[in-house]
Amino acid sequence: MNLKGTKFQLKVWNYLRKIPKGKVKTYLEVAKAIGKPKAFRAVANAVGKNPYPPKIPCHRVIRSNGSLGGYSRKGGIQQKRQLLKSEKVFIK
DNA sequence: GCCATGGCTAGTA
DNA sequence: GCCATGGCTAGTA
Repeated sequence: MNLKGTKFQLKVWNYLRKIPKGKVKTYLEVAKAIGKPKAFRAVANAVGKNPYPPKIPCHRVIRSNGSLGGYSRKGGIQQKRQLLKSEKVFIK
């Protein structure tokens, strides 16, 4: 798989690949995990540019308050919900 | 370089 | 308010 992007984006996407099926992380958790705890906003941007969804599971990132957050890929938010549902994750 | 733009967050009101 | 991007303007050379 040939990922192309900035250093930052690659860090984010690589981290996404480590989130196992059936689990979710928040944008803030991802930010912390890549060593940039205050870059949660930028993380959201990078996640949104995921080139290979759902192979790279950007759908497993949700908001800190437990709500879904967004999904700018094909199918939109419904698709995100559906993907999570198929992994037995239920979001409010 | 500057500025707007986001799949957001924590903390106030 | 946080912060990485991308587009676009000045303004220099």
